[in-house]
Amino acid sequence: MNKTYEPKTFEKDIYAFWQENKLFNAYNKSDKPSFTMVMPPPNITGQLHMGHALNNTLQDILARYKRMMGHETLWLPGTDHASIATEVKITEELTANGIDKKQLGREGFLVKAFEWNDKYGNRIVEQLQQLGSSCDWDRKAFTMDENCSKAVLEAFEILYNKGLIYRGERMISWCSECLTALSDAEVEHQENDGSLWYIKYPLVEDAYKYIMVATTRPETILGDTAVAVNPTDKRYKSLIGKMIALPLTNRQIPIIADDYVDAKFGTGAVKITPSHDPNDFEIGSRHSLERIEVMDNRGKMNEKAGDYSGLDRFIARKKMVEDLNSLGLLEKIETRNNNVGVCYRCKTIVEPRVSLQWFVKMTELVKPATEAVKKGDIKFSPKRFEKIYLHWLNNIKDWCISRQLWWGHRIPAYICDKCGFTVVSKEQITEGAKCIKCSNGILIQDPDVLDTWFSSALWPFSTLGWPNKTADLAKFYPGDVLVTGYDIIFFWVARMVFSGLKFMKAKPFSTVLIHGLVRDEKGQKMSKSAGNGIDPLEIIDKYGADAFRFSLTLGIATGADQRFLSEKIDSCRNFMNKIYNAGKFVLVATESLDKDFDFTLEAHSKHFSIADKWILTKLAEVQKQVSKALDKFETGQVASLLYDFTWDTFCDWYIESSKVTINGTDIQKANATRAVLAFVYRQILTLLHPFVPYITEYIYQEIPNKTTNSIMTANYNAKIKSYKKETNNYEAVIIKLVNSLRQFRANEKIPPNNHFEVLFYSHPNGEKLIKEAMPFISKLASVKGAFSTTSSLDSQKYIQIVDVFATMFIPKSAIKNDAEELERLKKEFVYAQKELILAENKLKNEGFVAKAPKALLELEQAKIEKYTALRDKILDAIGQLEVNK
RNA sequence: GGAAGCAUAGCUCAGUUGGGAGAGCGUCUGCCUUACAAGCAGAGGGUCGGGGGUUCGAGCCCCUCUGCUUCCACCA
Repeated sequence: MNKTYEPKTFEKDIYAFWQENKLFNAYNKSDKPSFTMVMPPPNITGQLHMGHALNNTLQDILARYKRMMGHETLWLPGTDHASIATEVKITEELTANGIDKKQLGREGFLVKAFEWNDKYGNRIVEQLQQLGSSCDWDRKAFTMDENCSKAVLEAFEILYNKGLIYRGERMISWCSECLTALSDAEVEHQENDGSLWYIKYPLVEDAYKYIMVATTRPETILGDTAVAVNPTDKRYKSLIGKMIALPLTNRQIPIIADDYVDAKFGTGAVKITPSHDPNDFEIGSRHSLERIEVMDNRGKMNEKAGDYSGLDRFIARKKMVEDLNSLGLLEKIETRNNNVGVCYRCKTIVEPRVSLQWFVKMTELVKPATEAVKKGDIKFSPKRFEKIYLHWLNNIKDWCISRQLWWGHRIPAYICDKCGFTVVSKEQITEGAKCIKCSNGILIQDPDVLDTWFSSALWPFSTLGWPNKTADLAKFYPGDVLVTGYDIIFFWVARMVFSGLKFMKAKPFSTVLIHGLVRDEKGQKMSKSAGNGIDPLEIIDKYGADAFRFSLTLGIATGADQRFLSEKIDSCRNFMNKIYNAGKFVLVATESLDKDFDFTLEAHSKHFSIADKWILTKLAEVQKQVSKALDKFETGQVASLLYDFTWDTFCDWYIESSKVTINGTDIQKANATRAVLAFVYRQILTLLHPFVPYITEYIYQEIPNKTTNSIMTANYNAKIKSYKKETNNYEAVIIKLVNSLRQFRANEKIPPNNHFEVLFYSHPNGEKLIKEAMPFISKLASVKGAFSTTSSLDSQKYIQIVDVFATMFIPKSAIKNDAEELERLKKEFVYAQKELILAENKLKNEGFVAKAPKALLELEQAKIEKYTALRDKILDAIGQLEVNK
């Protein structure tokens, strides 16, 4: 072991040691119960960010815990081809290198894309390894690898044959930057400062008469094919059926009646543009209106836009408003906030557009997916996220799965160029094959690829070999826990659930563990554009992976967002240092022992000290609490529990106590303490290991009582005998009296190197105990303890500290003056008096006495006795002091 | 327009079956006590956002108000 904690010097080696010993691998032939998690696959464009770090730290904690609890644990890692995100990045890179994507062509582009994956796809894997992730890397999957691709084709074919995938012309959201259709989930909504333009639409029969229309999107006027009013609206009843001379065009459009229109909103008259608005599309369908598309796929006005053709949609808007104004048709402009949809990748405002796309029919798939959660087959933690999930599924529309991209799984549909006959086949059909229907045309594969989330939806079983019936599937499916952020419940979780239920006839996992976001110090979301991101790799480099992991979990409530604070990572690094130094102490304390020293507790139990028995009991308690909380996935609570136990209970109390017997003359007692010290420390390392794997393994390799090759296979829940009586005694006598003496010392400003004398007097029954406790009290309070047979010591020479269990006499020579002592006693008196009154009042309360549990009543009764005695003793002491004055 | 979350010490946050509020950091005091100054010991600091209710008893359950945050949503 190094002299100081330097994580950099050992973390890499430790990780290599784990991998060499295949400690992360899962075996499908094992008869141990399985525990399975699939990693949310990071994008191949990705660099490790705080979200990944948190997500994978939580998974690693569970994986290591379950492994140590004897489960055959599979944590299956992988990467996602991230169709749209990657294509955007590669295109950017190409453009930067002066290469035109179109000229490169589809084949050439795909070559570049796979090159990208070779180059960057593993970058994030290495970063996850630095974090300490104990994944089965031999099973690493990639959404575009052979098997996942096979699964995608299989799934597509099955759904198509069941009529659950169809192709049709629908209104979809179009990104004019990425040049592809998007699903509803891929559209984000942003609040924008917008305007509402009031425009006069003149009637054909009388140009001086008009109907007023309000719109947030004037540029779509050119695509209007009607104006709609509510059929019951008296203002407009007589106009229904009449024609309007559509401004800026020479077209005439009808005034129609539709219930959709709210007479109370705006002017009560709505322009209808079926090609550029989802609602208008619906109305248009109902009324068989013509659909005129006035924009191209890049968001520019097209040839149908007359004078405006070629202009960007927002420039056209400005110009058209000007033109309307000069025609006298613009009534007014109101400013108002409106929500616009933007592409989740590039934040470009999406354009609603009618186009021919592939869809997954959702109604049938949604049912079992909602049932599974409602029945409790799948549980969210925290539970409140179930509502979000269910709400989304209840309101879901068909899922647009085709993307006008090249990087991804190409849709396995072949369409005849003459008759449009469509063949869907998971087997590749040679391009140019004759159409079997019309035998005139040839079959051409649909050029589109699938939504990247289509392959992610299959992840829990495609990674295990589906559609083949593999041993992995048999052993590890269904999985157990899925750990993910609340931001991808829709994209991913819901789709995995219905896919699993459809294709595997079984849920993909039984628990969805949701975590929050890691925000910056001010609570802002970290983002590239805001430039407030913190690089996890820099943190690992500076503090080590363990401190970093611990800071991400310590005290964090499940599902809650957290801020990343530098003070916190500091304190976690300090904690690592504490663990490290405690290890050094254990090594020094046990280095003199023979090589064949028996470290089992049984060999030494006869010689355990009161402190030994106390710490063993405390360890047993903590061990129980840890497992209980981890089974409920409460990692934040477990981390703080272990933090407190290690630092406060073990280091500050037990290690200091252990010095008494270890440095004592009784060799059997010393060795008993050494055995307990080594045992408890080893179990602390074991309990901490899932959280801070590196440091615990590193020290485990050094300690004299290790039982396994690696801490990863150490016994997490060792059997420990509890000693209730000694534990109570240690706390009631040693801790209590030491605290009193320390307070006294601090109040009297007596420096620690002044080991003043203290005489302890206890009632006869307590003599034995006080004698046993005295060496510990003396050590912990830095005093010279001695036993007194009498309670009547000269108050001229001694001041007394009274406690229920014992009275402590301190020679006055040790302190400065009586006045301060009097103050101290008076304070104590006030406190005792207060406690007494509280307890008395409680027992006077009839309701309390009648209904409170017995234990509480006894507790209050005991308090009264205790504080009455204490009060009297203090009063006595004060009296004596005042007499002396 | 729906829904959810948060409000607890100067700061950041824990507090899961309702039984006298905790941690870390910061502040103040004293210490280089032979594992650790990235440390040890001690101290100060909170009518748990406001109001009402249920209960013998509420930070925790119910109602209401205020402030902040987030998600969902096709009102021109």
